[in-house]
Amino acid sequence: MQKNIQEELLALVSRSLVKAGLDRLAPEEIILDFPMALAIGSQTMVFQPTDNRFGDFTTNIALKLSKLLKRPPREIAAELVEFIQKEITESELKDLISQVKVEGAGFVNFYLDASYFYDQLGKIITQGKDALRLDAGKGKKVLIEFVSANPTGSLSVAHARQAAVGDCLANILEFLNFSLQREYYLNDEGNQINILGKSVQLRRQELAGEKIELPENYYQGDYISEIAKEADKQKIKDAGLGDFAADYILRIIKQELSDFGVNFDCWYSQKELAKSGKIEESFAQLRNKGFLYEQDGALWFKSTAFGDDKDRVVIKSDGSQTYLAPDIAYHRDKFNRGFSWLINLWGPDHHGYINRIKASIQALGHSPESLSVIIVQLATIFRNGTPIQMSTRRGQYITLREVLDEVGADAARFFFLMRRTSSHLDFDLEVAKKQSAENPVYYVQYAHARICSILRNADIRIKEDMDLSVLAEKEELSLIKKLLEFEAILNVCLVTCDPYMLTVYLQELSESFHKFYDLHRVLGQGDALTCARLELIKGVKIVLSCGLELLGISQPEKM
RNA sequence: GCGCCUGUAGCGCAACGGAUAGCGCACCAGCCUCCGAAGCUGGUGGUGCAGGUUCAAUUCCUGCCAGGCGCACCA
Repeated sequence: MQKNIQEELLALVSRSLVKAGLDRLAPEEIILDFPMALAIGSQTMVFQPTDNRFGDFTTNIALKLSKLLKRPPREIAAELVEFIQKEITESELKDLISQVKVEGAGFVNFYLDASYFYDQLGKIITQGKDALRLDAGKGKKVLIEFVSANPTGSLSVAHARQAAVGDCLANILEFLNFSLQREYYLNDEGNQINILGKSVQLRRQELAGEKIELPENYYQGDYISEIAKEADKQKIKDAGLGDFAADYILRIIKQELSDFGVNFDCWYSQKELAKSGKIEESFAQLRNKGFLYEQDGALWFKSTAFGDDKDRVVIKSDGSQTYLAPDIAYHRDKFNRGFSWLINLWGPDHHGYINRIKASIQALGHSPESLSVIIVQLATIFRNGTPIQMSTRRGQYITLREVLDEVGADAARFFFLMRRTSSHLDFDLEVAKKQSAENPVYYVQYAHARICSILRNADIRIKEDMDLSVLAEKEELSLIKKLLEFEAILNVCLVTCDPYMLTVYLQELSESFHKFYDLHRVLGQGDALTCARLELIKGVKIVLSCGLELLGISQPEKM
């Protein structure tokens, strides 16, 4: 809703520039033809100022034109503003805009009429969450693949962060009307599974009383012995131990994810992929296009044709495949299943992998933009300010399970999401457990619970003809304006492929509500005002609850 | 050596290239006979260094310094 008015203002400013004769001297890229005028370089021309003392929208075009026209920006702005005012009186924005002023260094600031905000609030209250939806996706088919950890042990906190980010991003995209599928690529055969099987075999021999020596690259954790016991009970043969252990661990992983609130639509098996012949099909296709060649007894993919540093081996000189081989086939298959946008969440150790996989999809005829790879940086777990050292190999690492047991799914999800995905994250278990202001999860949930409490205590009936315009206090208006930012925030999440901005927004919205609450009573203010304030906090509840739901966090009515 | 991420207040973090750089913790001083004090108000305190682009740089570019991670015919 805000976006529309922003676009209308942009068009209006563009028309005014033309009429003022100020457009001709501008360079090609800022000729103010509407779609082009959206941005100069990467900058938006009409935007919301950070401080609403400078209006609800502002344009910096006079500053931009200053040099080209060799005139002071305020002078240009003053000239322009006359044309803008004339345009406004002739447009549909007439009743929405109360003032247009030149301020500061030469900004032209637009002040919206309060009736606009009351109307928008009214829409949220009557339509609920539907008023917050934007049809950004238009049903586009998206496949988001994340976690995809090898089934060789419990999920670590690195996987946990990926799970939180991936699931939340998926929620947001679904809300924005993308047709989306969540997928987990299951590495259920190959080297790691063989090693897993051998690790279990050795532990079984140990249980039988033999003396064993566990090689360094074998899985060491206690859970291996547990699996060995179980395998013994079920009389599994040595050759089947790898698959048995992988199945056993996969069940644990599924349970961990489900307890974390993350559910996948599809578990894509590498074993099945290998059996299907799709790897050979993708080789054939690459070979036809001239992107495969043999050298030193190995088969190479010519990834340098698409900007990779060096070509990559797909079949080793010993005849076995590298990991890249099934992965090329896997991504080809994603497109073949009808998805037009692929999102992959990978750990930072995979970032060197982006170029070669993008090369492969290009070699197979897809645009590199149709794959978005999001690198999810690691999280360091702290306890009382001290980092906990981890070693995956020795099976000494903090697991998702431990974090869940200790701080719960709500706090864990929020903490994993509250920093930019591309940034390292410090996660202090003790802070996440605290039920205090230090803990932002409770700050947001508390705002929700507080609203519910007021609504429970309210004993008056909302009248049909109630009038929101009695909400004229500063805190009331800024709370309404905050509510209306929600859509723009979801749009930011979409563009950045990062849900973290939503956590920041919900904290700001909660702050705005707590400030309002502290200064103004809702109940017992006379029918007109109390009704309007009840409607206002209902609006806040709708947005808070929608935001928390997208994060995958509960919305408690009492706490 | 190459690549990715990060340097903002004592600590953890915000700020589409915009107007007086915000918030939490900690520290100091206040606010509940009144809808939930898990809250609110005030105070102290800051952009790693050097250039460049711009009317405007925490933001973009280059170099340097510091920290984290990754660089296989492993997966």
